Amino acid sequence: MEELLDTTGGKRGRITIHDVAAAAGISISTASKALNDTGRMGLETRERVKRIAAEIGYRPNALARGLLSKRSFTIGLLTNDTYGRFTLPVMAGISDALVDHGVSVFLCAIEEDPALAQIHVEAMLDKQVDGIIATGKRLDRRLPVDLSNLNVPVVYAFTEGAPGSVTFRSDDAQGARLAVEWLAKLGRKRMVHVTGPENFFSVRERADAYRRVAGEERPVLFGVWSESWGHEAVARLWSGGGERPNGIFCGNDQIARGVIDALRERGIRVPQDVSVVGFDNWEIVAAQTRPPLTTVDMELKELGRQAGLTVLALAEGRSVEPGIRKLPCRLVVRQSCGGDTLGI
Amino acid sequence: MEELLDTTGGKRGRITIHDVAAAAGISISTASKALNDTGRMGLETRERVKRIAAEIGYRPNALARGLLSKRSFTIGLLTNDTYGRFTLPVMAGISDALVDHGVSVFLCAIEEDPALAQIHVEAMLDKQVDGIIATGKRLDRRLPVDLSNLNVPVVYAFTEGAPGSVTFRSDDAQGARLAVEWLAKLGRKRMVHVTGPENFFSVRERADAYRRVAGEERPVLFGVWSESWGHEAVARLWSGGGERPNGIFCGNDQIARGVIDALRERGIRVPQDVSVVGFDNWEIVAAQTRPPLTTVDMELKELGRQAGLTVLALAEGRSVEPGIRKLPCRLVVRQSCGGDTLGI
DNA sequence: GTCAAGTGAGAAAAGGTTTTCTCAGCTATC
DNA sequence: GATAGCTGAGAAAACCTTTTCTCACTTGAC
Repeated sequence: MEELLDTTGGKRGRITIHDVAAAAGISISTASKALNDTGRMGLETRERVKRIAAEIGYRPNALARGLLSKRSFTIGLLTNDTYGRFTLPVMAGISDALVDHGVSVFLCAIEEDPALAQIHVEAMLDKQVDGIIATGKRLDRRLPVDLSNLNVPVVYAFTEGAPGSVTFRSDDAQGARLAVEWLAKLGRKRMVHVTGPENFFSVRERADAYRRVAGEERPVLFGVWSESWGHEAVARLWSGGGERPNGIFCGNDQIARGVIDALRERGIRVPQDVSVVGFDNWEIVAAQTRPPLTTVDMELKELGRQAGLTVLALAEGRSVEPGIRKLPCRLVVRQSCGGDTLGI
Repeated sequence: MEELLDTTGGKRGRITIHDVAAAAGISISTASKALNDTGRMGLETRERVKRIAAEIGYRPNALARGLLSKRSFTIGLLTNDTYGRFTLPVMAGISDALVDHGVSVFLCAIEEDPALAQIHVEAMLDKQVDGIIATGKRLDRRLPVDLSNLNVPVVYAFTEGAPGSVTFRSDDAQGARLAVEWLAKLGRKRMVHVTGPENFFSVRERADAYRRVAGEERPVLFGVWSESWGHEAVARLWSGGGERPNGIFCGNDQIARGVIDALRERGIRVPQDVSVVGFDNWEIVAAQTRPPLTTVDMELKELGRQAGLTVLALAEGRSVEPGIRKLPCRLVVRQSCGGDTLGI
């Protein structure tokens, strides 16, 4: 009790429970039980052991603990989203949800390389991860690796899951409805939808929802995910002799940015003449657009949080209903539609 | 040898070295030595054990191995770069360098929260990481946590390190020289530098290098890291009665984007009338700018790779010279300066 | 035929922790 | 005063590997 404290952490290696036991003059079994609030023991002993452990800076070795408990308090996050545009919010949500439970996250970026993916999966399994979350950049694409027969739980987030698995995704239809209803509420009835390639599942889903709310006859322009397509779409809409829209719902923020820039170049005012709404709420694009973009946020952080909690539940043996869970999107009102002073 | 293979991985838990030994009719010691190419043993036995291990799908438990060897083949990456703009390339480089060595990476995003940082650091230490890499978004700011007295090696990458540590950073002065020399080579002698806040170390370093090459009298406009500052800077330059520049070196790609947009709005052609060069090579901005941006790449992936190899070396007990290592930047030529058809 | 050297393989310990089992001593009950 | 039940605490096993030590056996040399 009056020993010199070795603040360097001991000459060799870390402080173990043996050191705690020795310092308290008890056995390691008793020390363990005291620290974990298990077993039978005098309250006074328990407190004393805890105090001594804290004093000498004891921290249990997670490897040893994991070896016995078969829980490593570690999960793996597998992603093929190199840019991290979708992965980072998901990661943030997972981490946020799990840090309280002492769980750390291995991040593995696998590009589209099946061999690399396999290596990472094996490394994670060797390290006894409690579970794996697979995430990506497209709802309708699989990661280039088969995770269906692993003996750890797998949860899919923002990527296509295996049959019978748990999958979290954004509710793109609902997100599109939010956008369209907002435009309608602002009186923008002459709507058009400028979006990405039709072979994307989420593009079709958003377009369908848009047509259901705005009217089946309202036009949809499919293209690519770039600013320049936004420019081109505006050129097409304004050069033809057809109806000029006063509300443009874009498939992502980059297209919206292109659309707004193109409108400005034509002297068309946003939002006075035309309202524009984007999709993704990619801060760096949405906030820098002039005017700042009203856009749909997929709440990817919340999606990550739920995926994290779910994989944890599975790891703890709790059972989880399989299936696809659609999480609601949220409309972020900035200035590209007007109405931003209304409150929502 | 003719046993039924249990492809499910056994009814309970994973396949261990005991299973290999049993299947081969030998002891676990012999199995271990066979698989690790250690000890003395008949070649035939060794091969047979390896074959059987592969057949039944044995993979060693990294936890058990780590407990003994005191190496977890795991490192931690600590970052306060929420957007991940700088962290992701660094992470990719680290992962790329270490995956061959069987090392996995814990990613911990700590924002600016010292308590959160502390929790993550302790979780990593509990999990016996072999080392920690600290990274951030500013060269002249510390992470909100003290890593200097840990008993694992720490390497700093793109953030300010503790005294006596190993730190990797980009050579911003050299990067600025690349940009300025390129403008000069294209005959753009009337240069101006539009950059971020002067209290950033890298801003000062780039500005100093710019002045040394372009001439001490050449103007520098300090501002903020946004597109709108680019617009404002152009307005300032073209509204006054002063000299009109024909080469603009911007402190980052967002400012460059704003500058180019502002120039176009004034009917000034890029690159015919004015050449613009950015900094960061942030694909999403640089490639979508019209025309696409010639810019300086800080080679963060390479920086990550070297940081990874260094922390690994330290973990293996090899000694590494402390100090700051500046890694060269690279000029990425697109079309915003002209000269892109020259070759470089 | 004896001895030394070499070969193949197993037993056991170690790594740090948790958990189950056992045991000695005490209190309460009749 | 004996016995049942309780209390506090320790011994030992278990988790999965690796490594060191030991041992039995073979071979070659004298």
